Amino acid sequence: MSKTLISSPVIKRLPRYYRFLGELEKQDVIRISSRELSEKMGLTASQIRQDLNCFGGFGQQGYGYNVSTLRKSIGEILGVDSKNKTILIGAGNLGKAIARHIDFPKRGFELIGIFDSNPEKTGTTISDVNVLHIDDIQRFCNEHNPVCAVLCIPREAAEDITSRLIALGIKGFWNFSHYDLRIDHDDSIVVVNVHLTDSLMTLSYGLNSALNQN
Amino acid sequence: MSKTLISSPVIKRLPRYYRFLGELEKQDVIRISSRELSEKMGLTASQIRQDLNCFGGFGQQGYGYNVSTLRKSIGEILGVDSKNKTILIGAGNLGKAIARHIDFPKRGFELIGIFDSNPEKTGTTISDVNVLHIDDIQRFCNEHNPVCAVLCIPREAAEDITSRLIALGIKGFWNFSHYDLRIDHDDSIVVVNVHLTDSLMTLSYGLNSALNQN
DNA sequence: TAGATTGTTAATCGATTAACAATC
DNA sequence: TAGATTGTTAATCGATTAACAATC
Repeated sequence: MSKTLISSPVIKRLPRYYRFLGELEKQDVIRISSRELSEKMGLTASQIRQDLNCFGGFGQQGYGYNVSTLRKSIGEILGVDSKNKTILIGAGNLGKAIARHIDFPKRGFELIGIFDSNPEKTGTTISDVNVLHIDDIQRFCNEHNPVCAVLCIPREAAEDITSRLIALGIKGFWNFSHYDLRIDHDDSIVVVNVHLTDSLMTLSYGLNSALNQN
Repeated sequence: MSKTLISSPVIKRLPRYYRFLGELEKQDVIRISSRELSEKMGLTASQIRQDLNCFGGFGQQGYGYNVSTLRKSIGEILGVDSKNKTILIGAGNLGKAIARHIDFPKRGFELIGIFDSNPEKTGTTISDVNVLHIDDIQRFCNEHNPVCAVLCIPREAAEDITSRLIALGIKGFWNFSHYDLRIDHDDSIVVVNVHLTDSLMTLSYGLNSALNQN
């Protein structure tokens, strides 16, 4: 399968397109031009056309883009119809909230197990997913072959757990631990680091700049 | 106060520097050169020197950077010692987890109130912060003058709440709602959108690309 | 057809990297 | 001092924007 590599700024914008097109679809908008969409989204029409053309010609000259067709196409590109089997590690505050709050199936994931090192949590259920002890993870992975893991564990545990999970066949990591997961020299492993704390600190910077502006 | 505007890629890297320098400090590393740090962080020495020099000359020729001095300086730039009064709106799964999981004081924030529209939640406490009814927010803001708000509310509520909060003097928004908060034409308001779902979808894209690579 | 709007090439802008003189 | 490494300028690279011919 020869595909041109898409740049990361483009990929990061795709979910946003998907979201805005979903809104438009809800409002029964049938067609939209790159210019109209650019005004709604606060970017340039040029950029939208460039971005979309990375994946093919979704539009039609003189007409624009069909909202629901385009949304569907972007959804396919993002793989929202996949059912990537996913496990979540760490049933603390954040882990529980992610398990409950995120609509995994809608984004191409299927949450099939939650793991924690605290035996007291074992046996419970979080949004209908069983919480198992971390020691069961090898057996579980051999049996169910998950491809993706959500890491909601402390920094100290992250490095160790990650290498175990890679050995067990995990290919994708959604990392919330306060640790920079980096897998060099292996294109088959994909990592998205979230770093809520970093995000909060950029807000701190901006807020202090804004407050001290005058 | 004349300050050159720092570009957003630089600002987004600052918390990461801060984190790595913290690790080094823990390991009792006294000094580090831009080259050594670049290897640890997976970026170029040039970039590190460029980034740091946006804020002043923290290094010393022939020596490098003093780890703990540099960390402290970056912390000051990021405003980690501020005590920006902050409220959190929406005591659902995510709101509760954020309130419990994030160490606000360590990042320059002080969480002073949590608000929810559900009367059943009113009167409870989440990590020692009172949960109040959303109708109390005006009184509360007038009394305590918070400057920052964390939004953990559904998309439908976001737009309305935001404009109310702006009217009540909120200057910074950490937005977790599935809605793109954009404040145009007002530099005094700062927004950081988190969009966990978008993040998950970029993982979906990467994962599907990786899995279909061969 | 004429008008609108895309797809795509070319120009610009900004961010990253390289190079090196200054200096500890 | 000599060696190391910064601060900073210049070169490169990539991403965004502008322009316009193609075409619905």
